Amino acid sequence: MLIGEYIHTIDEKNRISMPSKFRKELGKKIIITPGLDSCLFIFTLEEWKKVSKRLSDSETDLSFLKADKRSFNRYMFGRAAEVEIDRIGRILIPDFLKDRIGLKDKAAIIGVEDRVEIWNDKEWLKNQEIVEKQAGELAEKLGNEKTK
Amino acid sequence: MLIGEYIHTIDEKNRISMPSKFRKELGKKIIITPGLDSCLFIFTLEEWKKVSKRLSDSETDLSFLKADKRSFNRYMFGRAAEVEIDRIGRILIPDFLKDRIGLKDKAAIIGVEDRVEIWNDKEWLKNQEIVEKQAGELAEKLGNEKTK
DNA sequence: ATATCAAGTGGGAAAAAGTGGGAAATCAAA
DNA sequence: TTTGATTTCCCACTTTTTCCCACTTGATAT
Repeated sequence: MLIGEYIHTIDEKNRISMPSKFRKELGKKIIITPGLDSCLFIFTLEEWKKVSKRLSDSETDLSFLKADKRSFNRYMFGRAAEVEIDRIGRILIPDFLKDRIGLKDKAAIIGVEDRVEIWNDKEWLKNQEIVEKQAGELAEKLGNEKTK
Repeated sequence: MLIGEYIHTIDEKNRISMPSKFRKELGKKIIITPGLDSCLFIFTLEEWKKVSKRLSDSETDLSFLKADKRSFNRYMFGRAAEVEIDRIGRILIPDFLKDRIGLKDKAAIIGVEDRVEIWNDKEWLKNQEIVEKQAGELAEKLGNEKTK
């Protein structure tokens, strides 16, 4: 399971090292895509298969209109990249994804169960401060949804 | 069952020893996460499995499509860490969790039935004073006799 | 009182992780 | 084909983490 928060450097060559604790689970190749909430998503190849299958499966009801779904899929598929993890655990972030979330020289790398997220470090802090305040309510809200 | 209150030191390397009475029950590895009040939760791996299962959305496997869920999962998974208990019973507290509740050089370690909580020692005292005052009323409400 | 043991604390040395940068290889344009 | 730029591969430095050992304290037993 991918968990935890790491702040790593992006060097002049657009390289960033994956936390060593993630490497085994991530494998040799990963899929990096634009994510939701101004971050990037990284999936293992296996996880990506599952995700892409669910997204393209016409029977799955994601409460989308078809046109919305097409748009969304363009977003997720069209800008996804397969990236190799090098011998010492670094990946190369494609420029178009880097620019998309305004990555500069520091990034927050977050394990979220079965995916990894990449955030602009400052955005991550801001976001967490907000969530921190809401955590109690969120917990209750999610707890309630379970029962209905 | 994990019970009792201990005040232990956090050294310059962010290490803190688990009370020896907790060690057997905690096992070799634990999960440490932000708690819901201003404390940290420590779960055994078994407990954590239960908790994380409850958080996962079994219906779609695409929990990242819901904003609330993304937020909460980032909070629970993104700021969790699997930590090993060393040969002499100490754990390492990740910086991002230490900072979150303003831990300095002393922490209160509290056994709460099936989890352990870590508090800033002063916060813990404050909290205790408040609870102390309410204890009588609470006991009546619950129809229970409680000893502190 | 003294010895003994367990629990908690502190710190040095080795190992691992993260970072930076040069050289070789690849590609593109002239 | 040559030149220049970009990418890939590899090595080396620095920092952090891990591992191990030893000291201190307080409780217990002789």
